[in-house]
Amino acid sequence: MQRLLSKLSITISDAVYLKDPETSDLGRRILTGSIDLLDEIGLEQFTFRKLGKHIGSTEASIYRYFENKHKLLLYLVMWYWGWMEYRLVFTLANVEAPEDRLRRAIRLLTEQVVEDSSFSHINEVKLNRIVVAESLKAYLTREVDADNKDGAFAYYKQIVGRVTGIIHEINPTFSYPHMLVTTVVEGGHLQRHFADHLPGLTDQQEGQDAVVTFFTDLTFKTIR
Amino acid sequence: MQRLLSKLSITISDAVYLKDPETSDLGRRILTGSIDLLDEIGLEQFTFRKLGKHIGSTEASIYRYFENKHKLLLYLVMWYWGWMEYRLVFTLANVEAPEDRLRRAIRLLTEQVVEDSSFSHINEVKLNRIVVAESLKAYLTREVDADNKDGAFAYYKQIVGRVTGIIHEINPTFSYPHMLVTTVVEGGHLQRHFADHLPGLTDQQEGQDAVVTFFTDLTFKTIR
DNA sequence: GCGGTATAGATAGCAATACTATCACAACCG
DNA sequence: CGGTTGTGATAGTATTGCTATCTATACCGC
Repeated sequence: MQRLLSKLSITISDAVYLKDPETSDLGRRILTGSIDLLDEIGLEQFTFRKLGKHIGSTEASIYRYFENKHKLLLYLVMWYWGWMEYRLVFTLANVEAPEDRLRRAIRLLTEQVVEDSSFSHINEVKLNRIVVAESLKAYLTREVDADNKDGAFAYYKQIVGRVTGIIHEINPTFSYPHMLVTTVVEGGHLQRHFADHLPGLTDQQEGQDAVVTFFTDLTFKTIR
Repeated sequence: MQRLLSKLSITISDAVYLKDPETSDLGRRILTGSIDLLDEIGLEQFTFRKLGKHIGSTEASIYRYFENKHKLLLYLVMWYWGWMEYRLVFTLANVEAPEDRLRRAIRLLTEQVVEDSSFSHINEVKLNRIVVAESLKAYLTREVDADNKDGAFAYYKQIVGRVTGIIHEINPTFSYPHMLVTTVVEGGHLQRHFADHLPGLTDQQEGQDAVVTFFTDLTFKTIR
């Protein structure tokens, strides 16, 4: 898997950047550095000036790659879901029974990323934390419709499409597969956030991963 | 219900404001005006300067009531959940069967607010839209822990507590009631947002309210 | 090696945002 | 009538968000 993934390339809609950050050293430093910094200080405190300082470059240079921090966030989130789609495909490869496929998909989508596959300049562990904490802010703005037209949510939609397909195999009469999948994905993120900050709103047992268990159980019961 | 509600008073933790906006004419104009303006332009574009202009006052005067727009948002969200808790209590009054109680609670929490009860200067229809579109941003910041200590999520937690109580009555062995309730509440908001902006991620039928149906069904199946 | 082009660093600047401070005025309160 | 409180008016500072200009460098084709 490491081997295969090391060859992957995730295509990001060119509407979210001004200059493709994958094509230059500075661009890649912007990606790596923004992931570090976003993970460290959060989107609200994050500025291009700070990022410039962090990677030993300047604000103006970063603006040559991204219009603003919102677009940069879109880039990272889109990359994340592109990466997730690869992982999903590998996770489901050669697994025949739709129940097994669904179980694996839910685990992949709701568990925490704990290992950096280090095949690229992107740290996936940090990026996963960023997606949990910030990605909803990319959906909840006045620009959603424009960003959507720009294809910023393409990978996300494709993942949702893949999983709804499995659900359809298991129960073709179930009426709300899209709602279920997005509820599981975003609910999973939210529960991880609550577990860290508002534990009174979750049910965390020690040891086992309650989030994965809960959403797996919820999904199978709901589609019956 | 209108009558009873007209007498309600929702207590907001004094940590979220500098001066209680309910105690003055300007304060109430700030609340009414901020709801109008947030609904109109969204949190990102919203500034105290614009709000000042909108209500015929000044930036400096508004800063006497709220430290910043984040605190103002916390105030509004807290008020919303305080109001919701009243509604929940009335909705469940004299309803005995826990299944009925749960069904009513889920409907209340996931349906859209369509009527302004107009017992106060707060427009609940607009406030509901603001909560759907912006409230997660109040949870997803680096200040969550501090805000939580300040009691900003007290009503929210109490509502979650009431509904988990009902679930416990129905099935005392169910292990994840908090997760389920928060997933339903926030999932409901998200689905409403998706329905408006990313319809490919939902399953909207014409006519009936798919969101309420979906989450009601999901809940009852999950707790069995 | 030479001239052209692309890239990035350095610097400056401007408008908007996020706040704070000061002062003056009016209301109201005892 | 004098003191307090609340608000408006104005100004000012620091930071943010973003653009423009200039220079140095590297590399690319010839």
